Amino acid sequence: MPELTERQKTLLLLIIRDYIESAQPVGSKRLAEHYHLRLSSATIRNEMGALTEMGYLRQPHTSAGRVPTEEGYRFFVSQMMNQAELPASIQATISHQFFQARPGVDHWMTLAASVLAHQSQGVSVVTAPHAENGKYKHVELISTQGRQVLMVLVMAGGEVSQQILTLAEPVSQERLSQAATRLNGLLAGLSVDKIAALPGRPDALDQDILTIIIQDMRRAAESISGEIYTDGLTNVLSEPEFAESDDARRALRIFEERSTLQDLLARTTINSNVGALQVLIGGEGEWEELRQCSIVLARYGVPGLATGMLGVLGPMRMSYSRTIPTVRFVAGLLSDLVNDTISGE
Amino acid sequence: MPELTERQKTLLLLIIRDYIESAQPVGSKRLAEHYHLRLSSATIRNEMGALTEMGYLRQPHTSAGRVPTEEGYRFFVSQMMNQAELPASIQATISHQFFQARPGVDHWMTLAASVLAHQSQGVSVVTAPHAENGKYKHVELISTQGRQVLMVLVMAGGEVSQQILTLAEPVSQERLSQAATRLNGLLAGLSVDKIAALPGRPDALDQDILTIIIQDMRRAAESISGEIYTDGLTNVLSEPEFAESDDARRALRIFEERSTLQDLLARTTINSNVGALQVLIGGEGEWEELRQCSIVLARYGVPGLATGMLGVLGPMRMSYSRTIPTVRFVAGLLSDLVNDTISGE
DNA sequence: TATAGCACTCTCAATACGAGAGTGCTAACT
DNA sequence: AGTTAGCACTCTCGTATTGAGAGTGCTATA
Repeated sequence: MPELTERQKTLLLLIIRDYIESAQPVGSKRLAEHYHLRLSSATIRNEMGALTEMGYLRQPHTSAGRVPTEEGYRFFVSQMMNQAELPASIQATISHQFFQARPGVDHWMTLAASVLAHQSQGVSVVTAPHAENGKYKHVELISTQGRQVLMVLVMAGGEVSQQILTLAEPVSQERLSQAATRLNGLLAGLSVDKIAALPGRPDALDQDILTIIIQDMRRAAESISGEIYTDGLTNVLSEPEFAESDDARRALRIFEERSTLQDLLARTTINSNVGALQVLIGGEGEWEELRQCSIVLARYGVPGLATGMLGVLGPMRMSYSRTIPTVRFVAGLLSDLVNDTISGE
Repeated sequence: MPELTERQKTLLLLIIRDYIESAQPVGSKRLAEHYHLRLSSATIRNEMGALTEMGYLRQPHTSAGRVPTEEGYRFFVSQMMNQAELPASIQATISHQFFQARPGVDHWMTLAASVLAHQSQGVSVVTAPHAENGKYKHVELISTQGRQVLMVLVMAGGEVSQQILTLAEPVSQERLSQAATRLNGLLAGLSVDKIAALPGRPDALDQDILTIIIQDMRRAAESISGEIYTDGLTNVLSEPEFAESDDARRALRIFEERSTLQDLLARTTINSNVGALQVLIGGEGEWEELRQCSIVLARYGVPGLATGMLGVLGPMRMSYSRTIPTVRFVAGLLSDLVNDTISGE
C-alpha cells in the first residue's frame, strides 16, 4: 500500500464526499471550482491520475469523472471512524424515544430498527439479545382449554420463549402450577447441559415438561442470534444505483431470508467485541449479492451474558458520516438497556 | 351495467388471462391465432371495441392492443371466485408444513406469511388473532434482578403480551407469585370494563399490577388487530410494471408502516365475515398508493372470540387464479388452528 | 352477422449527430 | 521540482429522424 501525501488524502476525501452527495462521477474541473482549493484543475488531474493508479479511484469510462473504488471507501471510512460523534440534539431525541417507549425487549428492538432506518436512510437490522450458553431462570405453565398448555420459558439473560404444548391428557391449572414451581426450584440458574444431566423426575408430568424445556433450550443454544428485526426495506429502493438493475432486490432478499442473514451476521461479528464497529464494503468478495452495498455493524450487550447486534445496509455510497455515529450510539443505548434489565439498576 | 353476451364473456376472460401471463397489451390478431377460436381477427376487433366501450378494456395508445381496466379485473375475479380450489397436492404440502411447525401463534403467523408469499409470488400480510373485547385469562409475574419484573398477560383468546415493569421497590418472587395467584382468582374471565369497575385492592402490590393490567388490556382493546406479519416484500419488485416508476416503493412503504396498514385492514375487513374473500383492485379510489396494485383479503378465526386477517398484495395483474384459492385455503387452516387452541380439540 | 381488405395511427428500435464534459499529454512558467 | 495553461482526443448522452411492425376502425362483401 503506497503512502499518500497530505494533499492526496485531502483530495481523496473530498472526491468521495462529493460523490456520496451527488451520486455522480466527479471531475477535476468541478472539484477545482466548487471547493476553492488553491490548485488548478490540471494539478488535480495529475493527483487523480495517481490516486487511480493506486487503486483508490476508478473511471466508469474513459473520459468520465472518477468514482471511488472499494479501497477508496475503505480509506474514507477508516479516516472517519475515530471522530464523528452524533450531534447532541439527535442523541437527545433518540434517548427520549427509548425513554417513553413501552418497556420490553421486542419494543426496544423494533424501535432501534426504526431509529436506525430513519437516521441512516438505509435498511436496518437488529437482533435480540442472546446468550451463547443461556441459563434457566423460570418457567410458567398456563392451561388453555383441554390438553393444550402454554409454556413460557424465561432465560437468565432475559430471553423469553413461548410455546404451545399438547399433553397426553388434560391437566388442571393447579397441577400445572405446582409442576412449574417444582421445576423452578430444581432448575434455577442451570445451563442446558447441567439440566440434561439431571436424573429423571419421578412425576410423569414434570418429566414431560422437562424434556420440552431441554429441547427448547438446546434450540436456543444452537441459534447464533436472537430474533431478527429489520426496518427501512424500502429506503434503499429510491437510491439511483438501484433504479434499474435488480441488485436492490437481491440485496433485500438477503434481509428477508433470515437464514442467510444469520449466516452473514455470524460470520462477520462472531468474534468482534462489544462496542467495536465493523464496516463491510461491497460484500468483501464473500457476498456476491452485496457487491454494490455496504453494511455497518456493531455488537451490543453484556459479553458472556447476553449480546446482540445491529447494523445498517445501504448502497456503497451511503452516508457513512451519518450512519456510523448512529449505529455506535444506538449500540451503546441498547447495551445500557440490556445491562439495566439483567443486573438490576 | 350493460349485459355481456356469452361470446363477449369468453373473449374478455381470455384477454385478461393472456394479459396476466404476458404482461403485454393483447391484440386481435394474436388472440385469433394463439387460441383457435372459430372467429376472425376482424370479428374479435368488433367485440373488443364493444368491450372497450363498456369499460372493461382500455388501450394504452391508439393502435396498441387492449389492456383490462379495473372493471375488467373485477369481472374476471367475480367469475373465478366460486370455482378455483387449490390443487390437492399443494394443500397437502401446506398442511404438512403447519403440522410439523413448532406450535405457537407466532410460528404459525410467520409460516402463514411465508406460504402465502411463496405461493402467490406477492407480498403477504397476516395479523395475529385478536379479540375485539378480550377477556382476562391469566397473569404471571417473574422477577428479574432488582425492581424489574416481567409480566406475562394471557387473554382468553390465546393472545399473550409481555412487558417489563419497574416496581417502586424490590419484591421477592414468592410475593409476586402470590399476587399473581390472587389476581388470577379474582379476574378470570372478566372483560376490561368489568375489571376496571372492580373496587381497589387492599394490597398495594396487587393494586399496582392491576392498574397495569387494565392499561394493557385497554391498549389491546383499542388496537383493531393483533401483531402484523409480512413476507415476500421483494417478490413484487421483479414485476415489470414496477421496474421503473417508484410505485412499487410507495406500495411497499404501506406494508412497512404498520399504522397505515392497520388502517387499511380495518377499513376493508371490519365487517366482513370469516371465510368470505375480499378483493381490492387498484386501491378502489381510496388508496392512491395502491393505484397499480390489487389485494386479496380474508378474515379467519372464531368470530367473537379471536379473529385475524390475512392477504396478499400484488400487481393488478397478479395471478388471481393462484392467489385466491391459496388465501382461502390458508384462512381455513388458520381458522382451524385458532379453533383448536381456544376450545380444546 | 361474420369476414376480408385497406388506409391510417402510433410505438419502438435503430441510426445519426452535435454538444458537453473530462481526460492525458506537452510545453511553459515559477 | 512542482504547477499551470492549452489542446487534441474520447466517450457519453440527449435529440431528431426514420422505417418497420402491430393494431385499429371502417367499409364493402359474402
